Amino acid sequence: MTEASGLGAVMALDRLVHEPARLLILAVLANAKEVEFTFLETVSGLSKGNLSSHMSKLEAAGLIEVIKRFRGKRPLTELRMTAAGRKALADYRQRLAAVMQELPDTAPSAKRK
Amino acid sequence: MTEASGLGAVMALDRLVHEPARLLILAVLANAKEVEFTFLETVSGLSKGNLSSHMSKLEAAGLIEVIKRFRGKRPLTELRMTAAGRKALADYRQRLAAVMQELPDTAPSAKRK
DNA sequence: CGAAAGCGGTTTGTAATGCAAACCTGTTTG
DNA sequence: CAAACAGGTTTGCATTACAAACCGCTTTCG
Repeated sequence: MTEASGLGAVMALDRLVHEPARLLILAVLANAKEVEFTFLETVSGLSKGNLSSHMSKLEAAGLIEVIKRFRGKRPLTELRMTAAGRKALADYRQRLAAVMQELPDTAPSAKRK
Repeated sequence: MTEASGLGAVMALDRLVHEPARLLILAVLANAKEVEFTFLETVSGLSKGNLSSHMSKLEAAGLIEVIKRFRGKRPLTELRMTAAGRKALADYRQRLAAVMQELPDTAPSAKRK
C-alpha cells in the first residue's frame, strides 16, 4: 500500500482531476463518447475561456483528446476521453470512495432537518 | 432542489472544504474531539506553515475553533470543530456522494489488474 | 554563565492556479 | 459594406497553496 490507510488517501487525490470544473468535464466525457465544446460550455456553465484552459490542461496531461474539424464552414472542437483519462478518473473515484469512508456518517438516525 | 440533478452538484462543492489539506484536517477533527497542532502536523505531513494557514482559513470561516493555551511553559494550540464545521462537512459529504453516482462504475466485472 | 539547539508556531515570498474580459478569425445578416 | 455572431484562444488579474525564513521562548550543552 502507498500510505497508511484512510487519512493518507485524502492527500493522494489527483489534483488535476480533483478540480471541480475538470471533474465535471471528465464526468460528462465518461458518459458520452464525444462532446462538443459549445455543449460543454452550456451544460457546465463555465465561461469559454475557463473551459478552454481546463481543456488544455487535461489534454496536456493526456486525459482527453481534442479534435478540431469544420462543420460546414464553422470551426468545431470536440473532446473525447483517452484510455489514460478513463484510468485517471477510475483511480480518482476509488480514492474518493476511500475518503468518504473516513468522513463521519452524516445521518445517525433521526432529525429530519 | 438547488440545481438540476447530478452534474450541477459538482460545481456546488464547497471549495473551502474541497481542498485536500483542509478536508484532511476536518476529517481528523470530525473523529476526535480535539487535536493538537503538532499531532496534526505529523499525521498530515503538512509543513507547519501550510498547516497554519489552512487553519486560519477554516477558523475565519467559522468551521473550526482554535484554542491557545500553555502546557507547562510551552505554547500549545488545539483545534476543535464547530457546529458550523460539522454541518459544512456533512453537506460536503452529501454532495460528494451525489457526485460519485455520476461517475461511471469502475469495475465492470473481471480483470483483476 | 552564555551560546546553541529545540519547541511551537506565524509571517513572508513566490510560483501556480482558476477565472473572465478582451481579443481573434472567419461567417452570416442587415 | 458594416455590424453582429460563432467558436474559441490569449491575456491580465486576483487568489491560492506551499515552504522558507523568521520569532519568542525554553532547554541543553560547553
